[in-house]
Amino acid sequence: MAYNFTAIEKKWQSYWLENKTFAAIEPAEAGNMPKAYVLDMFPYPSGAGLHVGHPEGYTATDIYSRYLRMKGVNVLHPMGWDAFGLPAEQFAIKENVHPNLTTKKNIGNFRRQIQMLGLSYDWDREVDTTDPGYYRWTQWIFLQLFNSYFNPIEKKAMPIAHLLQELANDNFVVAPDGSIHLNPTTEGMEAIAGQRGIARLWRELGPEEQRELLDGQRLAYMDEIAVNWCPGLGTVLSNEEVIDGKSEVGGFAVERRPMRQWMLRITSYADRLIEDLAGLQWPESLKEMQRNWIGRSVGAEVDFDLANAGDESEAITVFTTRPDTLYGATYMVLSPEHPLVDRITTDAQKPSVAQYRAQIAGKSDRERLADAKEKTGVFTGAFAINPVNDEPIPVWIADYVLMGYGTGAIMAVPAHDERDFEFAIKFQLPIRQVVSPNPIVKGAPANPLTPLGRASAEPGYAINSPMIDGLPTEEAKERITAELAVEGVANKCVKYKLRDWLFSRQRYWGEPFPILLDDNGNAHAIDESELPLKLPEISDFKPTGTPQPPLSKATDWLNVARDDKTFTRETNTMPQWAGSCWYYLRYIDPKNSKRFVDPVKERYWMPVDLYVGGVEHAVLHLLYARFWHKVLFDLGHVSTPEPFNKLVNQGLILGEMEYHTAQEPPVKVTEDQVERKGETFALKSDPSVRVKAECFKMSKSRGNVVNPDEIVRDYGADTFRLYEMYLGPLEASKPWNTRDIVGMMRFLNAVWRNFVGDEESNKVARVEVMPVPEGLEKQMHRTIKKVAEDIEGLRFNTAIAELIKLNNEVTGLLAIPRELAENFALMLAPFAPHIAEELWSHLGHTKTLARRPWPTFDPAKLQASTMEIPVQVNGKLRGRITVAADAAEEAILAAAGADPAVKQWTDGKTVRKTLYVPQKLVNFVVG
RNA sequence: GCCCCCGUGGCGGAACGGCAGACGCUACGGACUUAAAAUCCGUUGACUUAACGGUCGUGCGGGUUCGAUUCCCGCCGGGGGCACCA
Repeated sequence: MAYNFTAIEKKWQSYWLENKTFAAIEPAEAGNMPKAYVLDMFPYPSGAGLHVGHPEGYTATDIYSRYLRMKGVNVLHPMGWDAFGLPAEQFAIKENVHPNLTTKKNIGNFRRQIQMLGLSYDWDREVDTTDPGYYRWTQWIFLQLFNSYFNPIEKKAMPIAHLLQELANDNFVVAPDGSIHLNPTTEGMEAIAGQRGIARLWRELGPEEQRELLDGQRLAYMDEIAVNWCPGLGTVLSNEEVIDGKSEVGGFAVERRPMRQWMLRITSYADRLIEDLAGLQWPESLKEMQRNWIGRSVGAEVDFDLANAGDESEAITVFTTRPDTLYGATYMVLSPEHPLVDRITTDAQKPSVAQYRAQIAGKSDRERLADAKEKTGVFTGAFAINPVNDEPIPVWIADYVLMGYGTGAIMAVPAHDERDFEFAIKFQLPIRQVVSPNPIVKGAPANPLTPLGRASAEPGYAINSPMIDGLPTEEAKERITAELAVEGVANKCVKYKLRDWLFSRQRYWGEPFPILLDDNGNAHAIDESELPLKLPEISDFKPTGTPQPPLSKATDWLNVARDDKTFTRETNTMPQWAGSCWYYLRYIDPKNSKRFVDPVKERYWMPVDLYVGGVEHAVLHLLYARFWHKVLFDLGHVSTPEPFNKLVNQGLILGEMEYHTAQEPPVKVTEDQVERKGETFALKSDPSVRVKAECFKMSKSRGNVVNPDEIVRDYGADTFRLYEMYLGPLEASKPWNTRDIVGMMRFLNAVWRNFVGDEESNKVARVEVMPVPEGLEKQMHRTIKKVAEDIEGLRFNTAIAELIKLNNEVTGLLAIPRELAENFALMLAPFAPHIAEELWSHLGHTKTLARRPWPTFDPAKLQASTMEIPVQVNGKLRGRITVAADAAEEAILAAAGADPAVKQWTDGKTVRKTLYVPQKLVNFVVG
């Protein structure tokens, strides 16, 4: 071992901690230093410890942060723990230890592992989402949500008190569906009428209606909805946590059941969450995932009156993105859960409808999707009137229509919708083509009806549609919607796939809601001064096996008397995402006991300039956090509409490449038993046996997990950091290969020998004050330029290659110019900080290099006195010439033409064209 | 099915439309060593040639260009996301 990395790394890690080397400078003291907020996605401190995937992102942001500090930037680079959550609770139940204890222990282990990597965090800013001093503010933000509503005119969150005032002043009116609207003056009340009645003023409502209206407008509200209930885990789960009808954790059965749960009104922000993506420097694919998740579609709601309704005219409202195909609607489908089903089903159809609904009821959404191969459904016996041609069409129910999207009812256009087509074929319903791919010529006969063929869902030109014949799809949509709107049977509208966020869990290990429930189950916020509402220390935190959360067993915590009334505390807890929705704000001011973040500090540091983390949070954490941030922004608590300006997803580090034979059953073989045979691999011993090479995700069950502790013990943190960064581009997924680590180990050993010496042979490197020789000087300036550019572009693999190259050039020199040695140590520092600090101190410096200025390069020095120019003939390389760096174009062309290797290819031919790309190449086109 | 990304040596990967394979690993040869490890030096895309050299080569087929790994069109293969969303 040429250098003792264990001792060196320990020494500098202690130095950095003791001297608080990486403390961010508070805004008041920062003067006019530029700032950078460089953030990692904080980990969930699991019992398994750090995975090699964690250090990849952490090292990347660390290199970037260390570089920026050397460029004179005030850097905020913090780390913390997302420590509430199911795994800690599961473990606690299994081992019968309190989750508080296991969490503390796991955090300790994670902190140790992260510190052993020499990451330059400001440890005075560490946050822990399970600390009451932290979750006090998570609860406070929840209260902001609870005490706010979404103002539909301003399109932003505002205090609920403001709504009350607007209502009291008659500025808003209330539609029958409970939505609020700008007062259109008394005559216009009909315009915002719904199916039952017209809009009303606040004072026309009774006290209970008033309370319901207010509670129904809050951004955090309670609602009775069908949820994924998992008896085995004793909690509801989000759709993402359920796979094939079973819980992702533990594989317990999950059932649908209606429960009253806390919801957050994220759907109000759907438009802004889409619009504001445009200004963010995020991967395009990730923006696309968020857009898909929100799923905005523009279309129209159209009312279909029921035939034979006779007395009360009742209508079925459908949502469609293709109102231009109304003439092709030959039947309708309601979701089996649609409230109208009971009322419209004829007596004759009641048994089959009831049977079908029973069959559907037990299935989760996911099961319904899984069974989607074959269309199912039953006829209700009812008919509706197509408003464009007054044709009666049959009304069916089918599970391919979901109650949760649109209006839970569709008009079926089998000619132009694949699902409707399949359904129509199965139940022999008519199919009518109403869109043609080609414009129709005036006077030409109309296209015949298609018998049983499906046309296309693609836009085209309307046919068989008197109101809009010949119009291209976009125009046809506009026209028909406008015409029907005049008759009051259609209106343009926008729908989203995004659902409101189910925000409560029946778990112990989460933030308690700062909410009291009265005898009627209505929610009342506790006062801010009572925060934090601490999680009670109970000994029995196991799930109850019923929807009763474990906290309901905390009897002396549960009941509260206020103003002569008794209340019960909300016993659900918040989901794991709550704490991670705002942690980046707490880092800015982690010890503030008066506010969640000081506004002056917030304005200085926000937004986050670089956020690095895994793509698995694309539509969960990153969407939730943006939502909370926008609410806080609307309420004036933060200064930016978006939290994370630039975001990068680090790629997955896969397990080592595995080879196995292509036969059944596959037999594992090692790399050296294999050789390439044409396009594929084969066994060396038996070339007829084909071999497949694959890499897999690291997993315990596959046994290919790499433990960072062992790598650091065997090779050192600097080598580990270099290795992970050298693996390939940050964003790419790439396989781990322990064999390759020695390359980085050799590099650092060579650096040590070159700049310090070889302790075993008592050779001391001679670092002398002397001019840098010309060739070396050019490489040095090149390296300074390239490494800086590469760090700024997060291309660490090529930056390291350039450092290796410079070190290779130094190898074998009898004496090393001091200027080069110092520059090298500074440039190496972001990547391999421990050895760099050690080199720096060997060069006679007594303090850390963490804030020494980054070396500057001289563009003039990038040029040596001569340069080599490749010469092509007809685009093929035929020779090279060496010319003076300042040679004129004519001289270069003359030299190129005279080069013997080139002459061979041009002699006897006419040079038709001569191209010279300055400093780059010469190309003669001959013919 | 729809959307996005990617195909370069034995491996990981480099290359503003301008010398394909930087840099690292592996393998091979050599030096040092009693020996091994470590270290150092050299070779390492394929075919061809005694050699100088030549030909081919960035998944496949075409196009644009003096010149294409890079830009365009069409396939094939791999990965990821969404998926009865009306």
